[in-house]
Amino acid sequence: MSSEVDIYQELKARLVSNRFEHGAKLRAEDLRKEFGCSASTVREVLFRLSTVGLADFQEQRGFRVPIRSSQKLIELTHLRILLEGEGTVLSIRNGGVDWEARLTAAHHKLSHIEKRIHAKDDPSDLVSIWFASENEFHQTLISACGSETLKQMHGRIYAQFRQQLMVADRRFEFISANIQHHASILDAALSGDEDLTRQKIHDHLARHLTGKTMGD
Amino acid sequence: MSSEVDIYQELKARLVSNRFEHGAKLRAEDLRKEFGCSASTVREVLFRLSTVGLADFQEQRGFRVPIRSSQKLIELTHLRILLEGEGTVLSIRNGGVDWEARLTAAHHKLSHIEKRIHAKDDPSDLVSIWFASENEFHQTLISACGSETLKQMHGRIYAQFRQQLMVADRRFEFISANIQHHASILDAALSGDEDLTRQKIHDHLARHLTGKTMGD
DNA sequence: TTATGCAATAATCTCGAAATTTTTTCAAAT
DNA sequence: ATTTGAAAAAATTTCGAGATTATTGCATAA
Repeated sequence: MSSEVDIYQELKARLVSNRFEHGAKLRAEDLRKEFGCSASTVREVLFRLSTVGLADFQEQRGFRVPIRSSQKLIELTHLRILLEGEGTVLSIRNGGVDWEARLTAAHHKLSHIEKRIHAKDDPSDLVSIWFASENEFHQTLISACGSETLKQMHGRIYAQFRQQLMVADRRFEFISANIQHHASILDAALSGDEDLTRQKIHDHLARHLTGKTMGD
Repeated sequence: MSSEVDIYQELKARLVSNRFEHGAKLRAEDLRKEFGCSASTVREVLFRLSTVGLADFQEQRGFRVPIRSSQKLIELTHLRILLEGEGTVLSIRNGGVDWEARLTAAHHKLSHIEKRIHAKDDPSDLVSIWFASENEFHQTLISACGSETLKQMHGRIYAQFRQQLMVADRRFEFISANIQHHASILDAALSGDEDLTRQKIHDHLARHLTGKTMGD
């Protein structure tokens, strides 16, 4: 007995973490049974997901999981760099000690899990924890920017970014570089150097601008 | 006999041009008669509009026209400066002669209508033409940026920006400065000076960052 | 006078079926 | 063998009624 909000959250989580095939059809009639509701309710949820870019909708042809596209990933990366850079710079200006403390805490957690992953051969059971921690760190970066609109927009871009990347990026070959990147971003942000912070956020994401990070 | 897409376009146009009262209730039951369809269809349209920020939705309390908020306008302005600046700089790099020609054409039309408005005492009958021309100019600025995602995001921010501003800004006291601004943006863009272009876009919108451009 | 609770009213939300549209199947013709 | 077209099947969209939830009006108590 799920409410519409619950169904939305559940389907969003599945779409973002790629538990559907890319390009797969999302049939309201199929999903209704699982959630114990009517097709109309599922349809409404899928509509909402399509407007935030996590599902594709075509008139008279229903819903699909967005296909993977290196062009799309490049665009999303570009926007992440732009929005995350701007939001972090604003947080530096407005955030104060409270924000610095929260950022340090978020980085500590992320750093801890990334070191565990780095030490493991098969870190697949840590994927969901890592995902949550990485999400929290990047959200915390912009959390004190003072603009709900920017945060909402960044959240949508971040979700689509993950949807594009998550399958391909599961082997964590990048984890060693990432540990450095996240530490550099933290240091730059705490030092209050706005240009350096923007640069470190750019460097962290730059490999996805090449169009070569999607291949399996 | 309107299709759902038509209803969406019509309601969007009304919301963006403020033909509803700010804060007014949007009752599906009331709107259904006008469009000759069922309440469910209107409801679905309102849902989609709420996810792009043009309507507010609260569980079990229906839909409302977003209220005016100087904070919201500041946030939207900030994002317009960011996205329009970035999109225009990318267009400068990627656009080529074709983009320059389209931009010059869009500016010519906008300049023409703005001069007519400047010469008139009561330009209210030119509002909708001006709105379309201004929209086209700013869309053309970013049209060659190469990122559909950026363009879509900018379009949503621009629509919300208009929704917040349009009522208050009808008297066109700003039009004289605007003529200069648009010309400066065009010149900077055609000269290929990226920093200057960003600066001119910022200057054009800066008055909305003060929080004092909403009062009637 | 103000506050509280209950009933009446009005609104929203969910649902399954009917209507519409697309896709598939299969036979006939080139 | 390939193409064309009609019929059948499957999927999507629209709809209005019933169920649920919020709001209003009014009487009673503090």
